Amino acid sequence: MTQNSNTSIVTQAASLSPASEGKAPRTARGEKTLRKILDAALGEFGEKGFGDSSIVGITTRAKVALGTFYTYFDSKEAVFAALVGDMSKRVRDHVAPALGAARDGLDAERLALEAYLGFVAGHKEVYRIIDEAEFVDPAGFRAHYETTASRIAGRLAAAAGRGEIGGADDFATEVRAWAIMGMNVFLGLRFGVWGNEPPAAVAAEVNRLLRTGLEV
Amino acid sequence: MTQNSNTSIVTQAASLSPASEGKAPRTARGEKTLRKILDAALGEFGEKGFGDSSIVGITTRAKVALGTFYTYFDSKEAVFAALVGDMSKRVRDHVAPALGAARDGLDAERLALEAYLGFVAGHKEVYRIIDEAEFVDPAGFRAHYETTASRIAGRLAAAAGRGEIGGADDFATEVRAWAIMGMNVFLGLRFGVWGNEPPAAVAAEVNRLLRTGLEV
DNA sequence: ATGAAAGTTGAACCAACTTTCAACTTGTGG
DNA sequence: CCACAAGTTGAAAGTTGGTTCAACTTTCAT
Repeated sequence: MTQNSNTSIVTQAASLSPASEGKAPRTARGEKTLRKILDAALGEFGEKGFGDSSIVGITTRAKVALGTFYTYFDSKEAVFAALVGDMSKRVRDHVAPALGAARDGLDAERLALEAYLGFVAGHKEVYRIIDEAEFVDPAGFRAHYETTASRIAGRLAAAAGRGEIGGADDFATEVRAWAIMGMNVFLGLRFGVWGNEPPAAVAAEVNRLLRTGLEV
Repeated sequence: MTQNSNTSIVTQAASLSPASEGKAPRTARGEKTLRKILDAALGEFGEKGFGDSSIVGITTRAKVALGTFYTYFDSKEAVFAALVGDMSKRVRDHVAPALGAARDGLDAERLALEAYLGFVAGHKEVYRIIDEAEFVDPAGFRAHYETTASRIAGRLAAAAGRGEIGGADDFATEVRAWAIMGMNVFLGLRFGVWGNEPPAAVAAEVNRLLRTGLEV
């Protein structure tokens, strides 16, 4: 409702410090308050989900007055959107460094899944935020997954270029990327959020599937 | 809130006509009204999502009075839960028959994905209902995916028994099943809901991956 | 035909939130 | 040290939408 899908470049730049349009803090004090609100919002949304969360709930957790919220955000969905962008970035920032140790393209996928599973185990709120974004912030939701799929597709293309995996046209590569991403997300839910099986064991099993398939 | 995860057999039986506990219609007239409400609710939730949907919205679509809603359901989340069960069943009922033509275990997975993609293309509301169930009806959400994963695991075990695919212990089988399910769900979102690529092409590509993997 | 059970109606009630705003406090540059 | 911008406050207004209920209508078994 209070969303703005236009204003591309400006919004993009402003979202580096995640607050609503023209509401960025201008002093150190403001910066600190914004962080408190953002952290509180993550806690609130993570525990109750978007629907059962309230702005009073957020400001109470943040120990600031109700009105202060509106100094930094236009609405409930605006904080949520800011959080989606933030979590999306955090996941990437946690997975990316792990890829350095990869022996080859498929090993990178194993390490990516392993790192991802470790991350969600320690941050179960990711699912509450990113999954719920499908309804609260569709644009952010889509951006997150399209970005992620592109990264995977890029890695697959590189591996194909090195002759490690079978080549594929753009369509096949995109199918493979979305398949891998879907696997990862669901395995994260099952073995990271609901269960706590060792990431390495899950990732190893998946990697066998990815390398040689199931056929005998 | 008004959920009942106990009362197993009774609830199970009652949910054949999906209405809240002790609110099943007793005449043909009531049956018809319940159907109208259910259909209207699917339309409303499918278009607006749970949060932006209202009971007035549902009853208006159904062309019944506001109060009539409460003859059949205890609350907004109760209709939603009923819808989750219904959609879950519809998906299974659409996919199951397609498996009959399978030449082997992995061919069954290909046909399952193909049928699933076809279904979601024609019923894009499935994602709005089942995905949002993660927040509105967590028990229903979990039940849906655990049931689906079990079915896939069962097929894999059977295929392994016939020596078509490599054997695996329970853990590996569950990992494989959740991996396949996750792939399917995300491919459905990307190529069934957001795009409309031919199901057969997507399913064929995935099947190559499943059979022989990506390694050259 | 009739009366009791089932179903229908919508105005009214109410709880819960979001959002606004004018007064007040804090911090800082000149 | 002071003036002004930035930030904070919370009461109150305003809105929305879920839920209740007592009166009314329809159905159908006897």
